[in-house]
Amino acid sequence: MLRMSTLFLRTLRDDPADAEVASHRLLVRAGYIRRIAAGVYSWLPLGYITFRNIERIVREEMDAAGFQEVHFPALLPREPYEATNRWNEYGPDLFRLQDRKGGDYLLGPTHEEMFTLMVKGEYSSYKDLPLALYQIQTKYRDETRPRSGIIRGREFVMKDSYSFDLTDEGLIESYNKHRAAYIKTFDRLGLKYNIVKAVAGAMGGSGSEEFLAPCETGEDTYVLCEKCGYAANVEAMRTAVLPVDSSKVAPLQEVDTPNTPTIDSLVAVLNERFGGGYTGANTLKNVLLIADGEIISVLVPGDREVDLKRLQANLEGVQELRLFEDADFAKNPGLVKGYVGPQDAQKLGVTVYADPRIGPGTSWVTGANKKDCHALNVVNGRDFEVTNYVDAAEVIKGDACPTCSSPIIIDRAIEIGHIFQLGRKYAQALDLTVLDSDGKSRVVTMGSYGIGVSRAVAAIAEQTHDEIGLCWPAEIAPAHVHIVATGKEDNPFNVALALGEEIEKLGKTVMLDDRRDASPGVKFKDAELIGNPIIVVVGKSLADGNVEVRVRATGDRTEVALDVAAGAIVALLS
RNA sequence: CGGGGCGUAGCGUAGUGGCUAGCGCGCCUGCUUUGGGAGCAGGAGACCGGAGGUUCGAAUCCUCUCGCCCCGACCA
Repeated sequence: MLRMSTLFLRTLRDDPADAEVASHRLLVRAGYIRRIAAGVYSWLPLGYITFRNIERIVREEMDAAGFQEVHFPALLPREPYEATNRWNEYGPDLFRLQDRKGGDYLLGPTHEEMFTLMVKGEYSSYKDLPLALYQIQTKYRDETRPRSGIIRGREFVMKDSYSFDLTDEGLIESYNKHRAAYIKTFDRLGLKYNIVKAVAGAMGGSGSEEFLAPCETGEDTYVLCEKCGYAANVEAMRTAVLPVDSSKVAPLQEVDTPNTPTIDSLVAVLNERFGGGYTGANTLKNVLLIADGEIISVLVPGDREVDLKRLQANLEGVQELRLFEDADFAKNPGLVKGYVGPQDAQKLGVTVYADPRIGPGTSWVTGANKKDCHALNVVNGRDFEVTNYVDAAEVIKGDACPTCSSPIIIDRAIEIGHIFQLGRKYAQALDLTVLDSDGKSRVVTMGSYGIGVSRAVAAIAEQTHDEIGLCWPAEIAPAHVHIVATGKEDNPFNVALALGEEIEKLGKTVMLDDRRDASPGVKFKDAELIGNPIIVVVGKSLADGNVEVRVRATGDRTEVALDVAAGAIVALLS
């Protein structure tokens, strides 16, 4: 039983000045966590109990799925990360340190290498596969900007697992097993979430989905179709390419359009000149960028911006991407700022990428590659060629769902889990092979799967809190029942203690506010701030042989006879 | 890394050149109080983030530096 008279806890009446988001604010105020450095937090007793509850649920579900737990050091040598080139690739996000002899070490940001090497060290036959291992470990990433308290820290706890299979089909099976285990886990954690198509990103690999917990303070933006259930990270959202019949479009015509370097100014001139009807959506925006040193042009409708994040995520193999600058225009006189069109791209040495909205046969108004001059009726396939289609335009609420064409909604969320079909990248780099039944050596294919355990504390807090405090699901809360004893006589305190013991015998955990010096108001405020699901008040109503039972989430209050209270409270929890 | 903001007691803050750095919460002692962050009285707690400088005099002005928060860039 957690007794508040001795519990190491000090709640704060005021919000901490350095906390903005609700989870951070409340976790600090309620005495769960304290900041140590930017993105680095300590867990106080209440916080650590909550953290361990989440960890326990994650572990139980991993074990139930048949995955085996191992544990690596957080402190790792350089060599394995050198072999996969991540010592370099990870860049400044990697916490690096040296030992007294000058040897390079790192604090593990993720452990693909170590798992791969561990399996390599023990197994060498196809008969040993499939295999899935996991660990729950503190990870370190020197984020450029840690933020939102515990949501994005530089030190955090993650459950990461890895599957090892001989075949691609086996990988898909392992992936689906993890997916199912994740669904069970997040359901038990009481999180609302969407499973969303993701881009594989720097990890490489093919299939990838994110588990996103919707909440305002989330850092990830995703789209959701409420009709058919399609969900995708904005970066991964696909746009359907619709072929258009362009045979009746008039031939390309160049027109003088002085002082129209922007879409708005162009539209105004067009409407003035041709009697209205033009909008930004009729124009073609040519955004010039430098991708790994080469000039590329990205075509989007004039009424949309290029979403650089989305573009980068969908441009395969491009490491460095930046916008064209004035200096670049100066070096390329054929490209006229404000009047660029795709018509002469090949001649000008520009590779043309187009958002799928710029489909074959579509007709546009765009720059004529001459100052103060635009071109009408510029048709894709007739007047210019697109090298590659790439989803690059910003996604806007109401855009058509790629599967059912209904309008999509856009929402923000915290990424709480990510599952990946990694493939053979790491196994290849570290030479993890097994002998197949035909005696030939084959490279193993891997999946990697993560759950942010410490982040889940914040995500649950974000989704469940209200104006007065935290409000945990029963399995997560520091205690199932929070008993408040009030009054100055001994009796309520003795009754509260006995009731607590009775509830514990029935298998539920109890926090008891047995502080003699705190006023009732303080105890009620603290109980509400701390957020255990059931609050029981032992005090005034004891005169009628009752205690008061409150449900934290709804505020419901009922008087219950003391002799049946324990049973009634336990029943409320199931 | 760019932009913005902020460092004064455990927490929240006032104090823009001049007495002993002020207040609220919290903490300690005593008395009273006990169903919604109690009252009275007394008390402890601050090298004003750090270094250097200007000045008769610096929390306050200047320079440098360290740290923190927010937006963006970045990020399995």
